[in-house]
Amino acid sequence: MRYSRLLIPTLKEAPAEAQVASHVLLIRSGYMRKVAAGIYSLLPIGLRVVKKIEQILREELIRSGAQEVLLPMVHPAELWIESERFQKYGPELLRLKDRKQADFVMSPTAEEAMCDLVRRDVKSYRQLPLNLFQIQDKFRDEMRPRAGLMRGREFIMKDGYSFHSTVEDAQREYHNMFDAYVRIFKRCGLEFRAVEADTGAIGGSMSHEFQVLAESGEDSIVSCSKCDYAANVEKAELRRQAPAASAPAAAIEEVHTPGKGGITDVVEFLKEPIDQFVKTLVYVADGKSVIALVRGDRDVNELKLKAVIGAEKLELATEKTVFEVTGAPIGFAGPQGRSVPVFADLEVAAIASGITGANKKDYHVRGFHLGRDVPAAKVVDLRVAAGGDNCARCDGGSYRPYRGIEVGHVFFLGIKYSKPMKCNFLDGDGQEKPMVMGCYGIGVTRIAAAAIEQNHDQDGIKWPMALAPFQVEIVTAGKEPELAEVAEKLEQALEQAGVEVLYDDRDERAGGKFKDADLIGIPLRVTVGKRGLAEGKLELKTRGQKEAEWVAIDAVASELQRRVAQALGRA
RNA sequence: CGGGGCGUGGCGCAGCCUGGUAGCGCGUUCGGUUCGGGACCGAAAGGUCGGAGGUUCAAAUCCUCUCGCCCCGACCA
Repeated sequence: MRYSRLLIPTLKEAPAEAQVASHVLLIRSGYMRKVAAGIYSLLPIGLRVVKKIEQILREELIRSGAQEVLLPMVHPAELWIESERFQKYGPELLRLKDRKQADFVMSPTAEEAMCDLVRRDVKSYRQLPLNLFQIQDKFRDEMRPRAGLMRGREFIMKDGYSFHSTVEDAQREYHNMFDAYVRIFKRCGLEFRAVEADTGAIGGSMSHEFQVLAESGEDSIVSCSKCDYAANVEKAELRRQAPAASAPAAAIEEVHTPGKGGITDVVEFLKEPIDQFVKTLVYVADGKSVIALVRGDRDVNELKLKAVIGAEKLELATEKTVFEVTGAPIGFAGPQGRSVPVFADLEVAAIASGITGANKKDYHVRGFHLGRDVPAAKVVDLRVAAGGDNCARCDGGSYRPYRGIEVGHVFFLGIKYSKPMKCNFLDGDGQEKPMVMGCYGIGVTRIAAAAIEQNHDQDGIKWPMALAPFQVEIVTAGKEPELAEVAEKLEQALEQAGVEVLYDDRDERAGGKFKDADLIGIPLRVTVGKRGLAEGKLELKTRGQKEAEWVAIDAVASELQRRVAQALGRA
């Protein structure tokens, strides 16, 4: 492919709107352009990357027994009303009306549409199992789209759904898909972890996220230093070792802390270690107020709290409710003497002489002791796991913290959707039953962004071979016709050998071509220059490596072919 | 949705506080010199200053409203 014929509008300066590396580079390097917030056009090389990713997904999923279909992007509202998600999904679901004022939605996911497809044509256990996937644009009207392709509103997602006659078979397929995902992300050249995850609004009982490790990731995960347990912090279990409750060390006494509501303010003001503070948070669970206590340096894991209470809905109390419960503004709450249920984290019980709010504006208390001052408190695991915590699954291991970008998610759904959608089949015993389902998603465009987050430097992108829009770039350094001649011959030889090659034939100075080549991030670069040509050699350089090598002209094509194959793991 | 910020040629920005009719760098076009890590010289094209209303002799600049975009937070198959 000739560079001069491609639209690759690179920019010398970073666009003002972009903050994270992948966003900056995708725009600077001419891969995409913004159309509206969270909505982008893919340019030629951007689309090539997406097609590469899609192809890997297709190959691995089909190899695993899944079949590709394509459902509509616009779904009739009836389907979403059937599953009750039309009401429950919230403003993220983009709703539209047609000319007859009938309701439709732009699909953010396709459980309903897929169930609808299957229930019409699949009636017997003999037709199961079935695993159907599609690669399609999705739309989610995010409150805050950000970071380019990482969290767009319109994005490309692979979503797959499997249908089974038994739970066991659905579980088998869950593991089958899990294995396929591992192969997929390995082939994409990504460093990732499969982590246990919360099932969220989609429901179900078993779930893993595939997280690409990157500092800029939105998710926090922990991974055991010793065993293979890894989990999203939303989900991560903690060792059930109740630290011994200590005896009270001091009498409770009020201290004046004018205007120091926030935990960091009080810590700074009182000059005590943060782990001697008790954070008191008021929540409303199914309409009733509760108090949750964690150490000052910890966070409440709301999922754990919800589970302990057995609540359907849980949210932080408003300022008004906090005042009703504590008699003080936010920032001065304490659990002592309150009439609502108190749930305390294990660590809070170990504090002998803590500091917490006095339930009085501008006052805290010292000498707080949970067992003495709030005897009715339930002591449970309530906090978010953090780096350094002991592993819940093995002895001696501890958690290492990572940031992750979620690129894939597998769910065991059970009959959450098949039941309300009446996606039933006739079993061998003559009984009609809802199908047991699994669902499996991969963010296609997000993979591109994640790959860049993991593979870039100051000069630009460093694509893994499998995702690069081209595998080799040829640059001529100079205008002599013999350089172009050699370059053209090499281009032909590589194309014949099945190597994807970009030939920069532009009438530009060598420096400019090199800069663009680094920016675009093609893994292998060949420079045709008169210095080397005089000796019958070409300069071969790997993106990201400092020194170049000189290879005899005749050997270059086969050498490149070999390296590409090697990088793709097919050597 | 709460908080903060920004909208000025294609891109990055200055000008705004203290109103006087728009400027810089990059890019683009033309001519010339250059030619292996974003060259130089000379010419040129290109802007309803996000939009609407208001104040004023006069508005990019002041006021009101509105739209868009970015960041932090809350939220999230």
